[in-house]
This record gives sequence, C-alpha cells and structure tokens, in this order.
Amino acid sequence: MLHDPAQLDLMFQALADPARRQMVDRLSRGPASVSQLAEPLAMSLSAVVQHLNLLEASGLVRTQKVGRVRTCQIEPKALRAAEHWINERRLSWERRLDRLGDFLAETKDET
Amino acid sequence: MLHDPAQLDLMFQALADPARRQMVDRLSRGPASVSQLAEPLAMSLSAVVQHLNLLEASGLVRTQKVGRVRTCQIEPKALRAAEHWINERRLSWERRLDRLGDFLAETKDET
DNA sequence: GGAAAACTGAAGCAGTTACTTAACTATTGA
DNA sequence: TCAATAGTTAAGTAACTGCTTCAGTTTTCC
Repeated sequence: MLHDPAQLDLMFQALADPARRQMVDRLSRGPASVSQLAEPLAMSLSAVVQHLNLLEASGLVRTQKVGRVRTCQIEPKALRAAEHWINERRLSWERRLDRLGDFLAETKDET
Repeated sequence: MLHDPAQLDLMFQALADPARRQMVDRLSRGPASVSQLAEPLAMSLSAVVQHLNLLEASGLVRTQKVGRVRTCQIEPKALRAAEHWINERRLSWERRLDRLGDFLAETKDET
C-alpha cells in the first residue's frame, strides 16, 4: 500500500513544494492546528488548507477534527516510504561501484 | 552546498516527476546514454533531454559527453541529501513520541 | 441568541510545467 | 564525402499549480 507507485508519486509531489516541506518540518516538532501551521507562512489560510489537503492525500500527514480545530500530525510510515525509495536507488548504485572496485583490484593482481 | 535549501528544492522537484524517477531508477543500475534513458519512456528524445537537464541542475545526475554520446550517472551525494532531509524530520517526530511514551510510563508509576 | 474563531469550498487567474514538432549541430563510419 | 547517429535548441501549446478573494459552515463562548 505504501510502496504503491501512485502513492509514492503523491508523496514526492507533496515534498516538492517549499511551503509544504516547511509544514512537514513544523509538524516533525509536534502536532499543530491549521492556524498554527499557517502562522509562519506568508499566504492565506485558504492556501494553507489546500497545501494541507495535498499533504493528507499523499499520506504524509494525518489530521483529525475535534470541534472546530483540525489537528495535524506526521505519518512517519509515509516518510519512511519516500526515504526508502531514495535509499534503495542510492545503495544499488553504490553496490555497483563496490563490485566495480573489487573487479579492478582483482584484475590488477593478475599482472 | 548540498544542504542549501535552493538545491534541496530542485532535488525534490526533480524527484516529483514519475518519468524523472524512472530515469533515476534506470541510472541506479548503471550509467546510460540519453537514448538508452529514453528507450523505455513513451515520449520524444527532446522531452527526455529536458528532463535530464532538470536532473542535472538538481545535482542528482552528472553527465559527460564523449564524442556524440552523453553518458549519465547518478550522484549519490545528492540522493543522500534528500534522504537525510526526510530522515531528520521522521526521527525528530519519532523521538518526540518516545519522550511522550516515557512521560506517560512515569506518570503511571506515580499512581 | 449572537459575535468571534477556525476552518472550508468555489471561482478565477497568472505563472509554470511537460510535452510536441521542426529545424539545427556535431560525430562517426562506410 | 556523405548518410546515419546522437543529441540539442527554440517555439508553441494544453494542462496543471499555487495562489487570491469571497462567501459559506460549524463550534465556542459570553
């Protein structure tokens, strides 16, 4: 479910915007309401809600409304999925370099 | 240099597109020419070059031209920077949860 | 009950993005 | 030399994004 390419797409797309990354950054320090998320951002509350909806659709953030306040928090599992995608590609590349290094070392021995 | 917010912005933006992620994925298995990168993608070579230029500007991919062939390879340091940004936020959240857990366990002892 | 607080949703708009096609510029190899 | 290969660049366009404003809806609290 979390490695579903469509979900991954939404996550990376969500992380591509600086305002949304700032919101994730804020939430990494603890839950916050929509207004609290909006406070440091130079845009209307409405714009923040639109960003938040994207973050929620991507799975990166979970929200729940109690009374008139929507409280938001990070979903670490989703962050881990994005992290994992990058990590796998990087490791794949680095393992390839290692094998190449071994090969070169071996062929050098054979002189 | 790699933790420069502008560079991070370019990286996440580059990773937001499925075609570009597919290119990164291909490159994680080894270097490739522009045509080789284009081969599995349902778009013109010109479009691929445009994607590649973005990937290069973001620092995720390095290319060098020999003769008429441009060979592309992954820049693991850049991947690591993106990975690191996500990882820091996730850990920050998870450490917060741990502290909260400890606190709740302690106050429970005091009954 | 009624004002204030905390959102929410729709419409509109300017700027950006992801393509396309078409016209190029090297390189290579027969 | 000259055709094919590999890539590049520019111009145009359709769709998508990131806002804005404005007009709601719920809750809360006096």
